Amino acid sequence: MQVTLPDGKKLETPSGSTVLDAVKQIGPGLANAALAAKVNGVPVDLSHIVSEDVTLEVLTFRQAEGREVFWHSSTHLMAQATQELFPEIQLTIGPPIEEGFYYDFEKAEPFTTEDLEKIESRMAELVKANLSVARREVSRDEAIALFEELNEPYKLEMIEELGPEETISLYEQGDFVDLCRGPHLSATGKIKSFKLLSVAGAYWRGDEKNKMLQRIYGVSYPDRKQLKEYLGRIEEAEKRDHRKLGKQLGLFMFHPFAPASPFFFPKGATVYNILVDYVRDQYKKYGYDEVITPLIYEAGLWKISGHYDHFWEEMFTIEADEREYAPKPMNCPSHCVMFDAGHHSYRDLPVRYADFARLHRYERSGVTAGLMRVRSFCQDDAHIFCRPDQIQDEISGFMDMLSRTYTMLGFTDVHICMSTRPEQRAGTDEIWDRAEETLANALDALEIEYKVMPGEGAFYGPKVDVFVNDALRRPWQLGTCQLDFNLPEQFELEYIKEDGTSARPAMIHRAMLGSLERFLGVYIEHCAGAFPIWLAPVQVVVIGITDQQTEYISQIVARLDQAGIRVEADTRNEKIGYKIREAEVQKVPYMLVVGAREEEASQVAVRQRGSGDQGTTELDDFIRQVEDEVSEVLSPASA
RNA sequence: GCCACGAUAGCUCAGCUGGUAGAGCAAUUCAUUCGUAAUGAAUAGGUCGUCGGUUCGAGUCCGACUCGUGGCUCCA
Repeated sequence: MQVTLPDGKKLETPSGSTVLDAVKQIGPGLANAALAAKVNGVPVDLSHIVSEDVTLEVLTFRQAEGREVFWHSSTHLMAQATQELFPEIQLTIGPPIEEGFYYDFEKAEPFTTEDLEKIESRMAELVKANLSVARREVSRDEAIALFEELNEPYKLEMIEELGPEETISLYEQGDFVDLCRGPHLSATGKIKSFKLLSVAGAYWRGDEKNKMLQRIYGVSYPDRKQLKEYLGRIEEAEKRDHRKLGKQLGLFMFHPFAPASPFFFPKGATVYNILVDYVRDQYKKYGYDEVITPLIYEAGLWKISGHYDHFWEEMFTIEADEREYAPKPMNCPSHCVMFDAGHHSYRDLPVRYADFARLHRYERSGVTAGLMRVRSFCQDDAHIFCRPDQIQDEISGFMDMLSRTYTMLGFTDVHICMSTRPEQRAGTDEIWDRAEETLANALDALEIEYKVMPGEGAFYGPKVDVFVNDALRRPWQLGTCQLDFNLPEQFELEYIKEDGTSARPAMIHRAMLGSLERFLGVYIEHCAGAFPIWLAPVQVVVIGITDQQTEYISQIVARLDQAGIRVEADTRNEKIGYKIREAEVQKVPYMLVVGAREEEASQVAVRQRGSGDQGTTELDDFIRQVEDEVSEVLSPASA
């Protein structure tokens, strides 16, 4: 038989030989590294028998699919060890994840740290025993009988959900048997290095109405070195934690009197305001108009907008004058009220209302996280009211602003999702059909790649969300663009058409950075607290060598200040090394070191963050250099 | 909200099986006037998250609460 490899090379193999036999023909090194393979594009075990001419792709730990197999087998190994130690538990699911694996067990008592250690050592024994892993295909009745006998109700539930056309396969290693599609490693001995990381409660099928299961997370690698590398990566990522850096750099704090609501210190507020200034600048270019709106509204508004029916549980509420009020969780109703206050000709559209109002959402305790998910925040929010024929231009205008900005910020790992109608929603299916189709068309026209997330849309409309990862590679939604035909309907918004009749405008909710709080959290982790010069709360610190330079330093500070550079002086009675260290730790982009020599020559010695002494220069030249660096980022020549 | 874990000086943390709290850094004062990532000494600083219980005695054990951290469909 003929086996075709990805590079087009062809092998001749005797009939009845396995995938592994074929891989051995390619080379012993590859045969050793092989974890599984793809035959005609379908992932299979190495023991899979080849009975016709096929294409073959070997999967090792280098391929994502190879790692999946490795981690999937690792979680089986963990399940086997766990079941041996705790025979009373029941198996549910155990998939590989982006980095590692987990398994959910039903168990009355949660696992303890000691339990994890026991499971780890049992796993090590099973690795040493090098049990071979065997696939067995069975009939539905056989599978049901087996898992009934084993008392595995979750497995029975899963078998019942499998379609009649699907092959039911079991994987066995020693006394352990699990329902699994596979493929798997050929033996437990390949899992050389692993670590169980944490235990967590997790609901069956992720639904909190279901029973809570006990989840164990772990990682594993073919060798010890890669595990060490992984643990090192996690440690590095923890150093970038925005909560840690926020404290170290004096940017923000939290207090139990305002749970999950950040307080920004002057340095944090400086960064925050520079971001707002940047967005305002973009608004000038892209034709937005800023408005200022109330924070607290009577319940009547929320009844019209639909928040009362769909969102009330997640809002803070206030009783006053024997009436119900709530601080706003979103700006859209405010803007609808403003749009509705006057007549609009088709000529006036689009109307683009931008608003930096503070928003409040009652996020359930347990879901808040640093700056990433807070109860008090503001967005670079705006609502566009436009004619149906303007929708596509408006969306592409926004996406243009967004992609330029993200490029400027250095976000490279960005992914985009389109979320469609949720179960709980306002508006008719007709309206939703139209909104989803228009949004998809706009994205397709821009040739933007995106993933569809069914059921994840806002209650008033479908949305496109832009995600960026934090230091631990967890994705967070920043930008968003939501098309909405519902709120204009609810608020009965109108504009006058050319022919004098009235029509309903479409509404686009959009935010580029999203919540500024969350954006800052992600961005701090992105730059590890070392803000680029345009955003640094302190751009320059002037450091004196002795107190003889204090007078000269105050002249320097005055000139930098005049040039609009954010500057601080450090004239404390400390050694130069100490003051430099502090400025480096605070991640100030530039230090100007000034001693008797510089004062004599009316110069400054420039030190750059991270790269050390840059030599002496005239102050005016330095000021020009900083100004150039800032404008280079904010208005790149290519734009 | 649910599961697990945590909370000790401004910060980072130590404090074994219950016997009345400790370090480094920061702060303050003094000395030092120094050339590119930590000068030295002295001083001051804590209702051990809050409330309650067990005990002769609680930072330590138990319970409740508050706040925080990780997790709660990347589907056999």
